Amino acid sequence: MLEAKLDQAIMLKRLLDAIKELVTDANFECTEEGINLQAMDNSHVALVSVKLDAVGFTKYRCDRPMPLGVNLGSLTKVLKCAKDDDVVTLKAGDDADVLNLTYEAKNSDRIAEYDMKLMDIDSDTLGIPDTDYDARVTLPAAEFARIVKDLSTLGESVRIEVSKEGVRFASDGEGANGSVLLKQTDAAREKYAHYNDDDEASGTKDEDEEEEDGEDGEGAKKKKSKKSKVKTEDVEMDGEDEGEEEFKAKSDDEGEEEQDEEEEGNKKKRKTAPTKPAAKKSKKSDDSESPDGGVSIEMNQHVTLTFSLKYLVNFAKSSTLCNVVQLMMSNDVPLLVSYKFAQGHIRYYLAPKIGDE
Amino acid sequence: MLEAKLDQAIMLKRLLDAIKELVTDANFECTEEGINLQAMDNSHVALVSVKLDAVGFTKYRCDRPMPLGVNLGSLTKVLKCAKDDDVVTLKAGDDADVLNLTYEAKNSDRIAEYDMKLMDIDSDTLGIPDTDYDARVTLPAAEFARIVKDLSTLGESVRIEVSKEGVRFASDGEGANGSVLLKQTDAAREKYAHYNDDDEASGTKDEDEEEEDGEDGEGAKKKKSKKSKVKTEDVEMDGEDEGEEEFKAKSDDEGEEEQDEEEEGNKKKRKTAPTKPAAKKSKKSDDSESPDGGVSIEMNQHVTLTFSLKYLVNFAKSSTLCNVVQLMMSNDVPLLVSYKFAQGHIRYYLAPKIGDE
DNA sequence: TGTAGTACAC
DNA sequence: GTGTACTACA
Repeated sequence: MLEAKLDQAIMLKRLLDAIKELVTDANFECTEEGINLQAMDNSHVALVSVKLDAVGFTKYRCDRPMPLGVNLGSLTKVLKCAKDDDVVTLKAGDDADVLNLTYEAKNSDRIAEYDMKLMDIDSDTLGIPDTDYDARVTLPAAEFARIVKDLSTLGESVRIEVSKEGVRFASDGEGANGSVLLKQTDAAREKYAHYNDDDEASGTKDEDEEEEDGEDGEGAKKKKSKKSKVKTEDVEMDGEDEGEEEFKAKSDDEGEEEQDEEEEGNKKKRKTAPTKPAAKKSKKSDDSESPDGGVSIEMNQHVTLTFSLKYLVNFAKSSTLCNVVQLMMSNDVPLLVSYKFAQGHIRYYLAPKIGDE
Repeated sequence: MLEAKLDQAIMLKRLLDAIKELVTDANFECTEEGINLQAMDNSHVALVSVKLDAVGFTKYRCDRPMPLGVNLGSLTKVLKCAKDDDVVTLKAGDDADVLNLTYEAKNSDRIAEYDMKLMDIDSDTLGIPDTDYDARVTLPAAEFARIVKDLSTLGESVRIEVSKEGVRFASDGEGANGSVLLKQTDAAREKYAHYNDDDEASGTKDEDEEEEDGEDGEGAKKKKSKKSKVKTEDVEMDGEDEGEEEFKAKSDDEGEEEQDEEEEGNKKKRKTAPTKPAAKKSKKSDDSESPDGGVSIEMNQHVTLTFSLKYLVNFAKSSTLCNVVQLMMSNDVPLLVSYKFAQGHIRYYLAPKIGDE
């Protein structure tokens, strides 16, 4: 039996707007810890991973793990019937074939109830192992959205170059070439210094700061690159990056997220107390104090990757969920685009284009 | 080498919005004095003429005359990538085949750079000789836009009648006929009394004022019509007004604008000092002090002309550039619709419909 | 916010 | 095949 109560329906609405064009059907994997969703996009090029923490709900109860196979179109329709600030309760009985949604007005003089049919979805849960990234760029979500949208009018793909000074997005098109350089700002570095402290997979903040303050060149960077990477989940890549079926299915049905918590020993160290309560606090404050923040860059190595703009534009729809986005990159590894919000996070993975495809 | 810096990207954006539907490709003729653009609309019925004064730029340098063949669609795309208050710098090397546009955020932590491919465009620069118009109507641009948009829902064309009392726009359509009369107001007459003082082609203000104050009838007007017309550039008309190829190409590649400055002796006199500095000042003040102005009419002769509404609606897009528009008319001569703004002006010419075509 | 394209239903 | 409705883009 699942029962999850959420204070603001708009959060769910935005979440669905953010993924429904990418994915049509997906399993909401409900466990004691919360709700996870993971799915390849329809053309199997990108991967979406959503996590809603149990603690993010006003009330959360899930007796035993249950996957809820949801058609996202249907859910979107049903959610449209909720007012933005309605209190939403999701309910599903064990082995039920419907998800029950209850919308309660704040003054509770209106109660709407919907039963949405569930479906069986093959859940070849995809493996998203931890990854240490060579570069992490933290920037205003609106800025990112604007840039990829702008460049998508010129060309098909964008080359993202991360260096000390900043991050450059460049696209070559028929009629024009475009390039946007975002310079790192000290204000942004400070603001986002502890942005990832509460992550299961946090970056190596202290080391990064040292590195970037010192003026070591590319050579020095490369030496370090193996020992102080920016860590997060990563995806397994196929050998060939042909733009289709980039991710491998994995038989393991759980632990994609939580296993990270245990993998502390891999090439990185935590900066501060990684306990959940403290972390939540710091995240909250970061989220709210980002009015027009600049760009912050943590990196071990110069990274240059090329991606399909179409997908990035789609990812940027999550700007409604959070006004900060993080891009994690390593050469020849899928880009991770991550948005955090009060209840959890949404992450997109996109394999880079190789050569001039 | 061209280098032109503009403080607000939005000005260029609006300018392109104002002409891109009319013209697909055009030469930006860059000279020491500024940038001029002149082009027939795609169906060769209307003519657009844009002037950007060198002094209107924050920084302007153009070593030698160079025509930049621009696809306005591409330029529009590229300009869309600029934020409204970005500082824009246009650069083009001698014989370069690209125009470089740099957008700098006011706080300059974002720098975007675009290279737009240029093209060779046959620049049969069109002859726009001076013309003395029989009537000049000055009115709020929004008013004009509203009227032509309203009437365009009823019929194809509009009959514009200028008389002492005011200007009438009338359209006959299938289901309904419409007619809008704007009466001249004294306040507007005063307000726009010096609106054209800085033009290379200014009107004959003193005489006009006298005429309209006196109550001479049509007969008296006609006698005067040859000696005190409202002067501006005009276009050479083809003999036949068949709605196609209304304007004649001219081999002369320059002097369409500046030659006017020298033609002081032709049937008109200037009211006040026509020197540039003074002129700029008076224009600026006029531009700013037009909050909801009325209609001002200067005329020597009753004028009635019929035009295609489709084009006028298009011209009215320039309302974003200036909130005052001037209509210059003489019987059987193309209408001139003129918008002035801080950096220069945009003028549209449209041949009248003859008979009931 | 308005429009244009697409998808579905009749 | 046409109409309407919804969705995505400008």
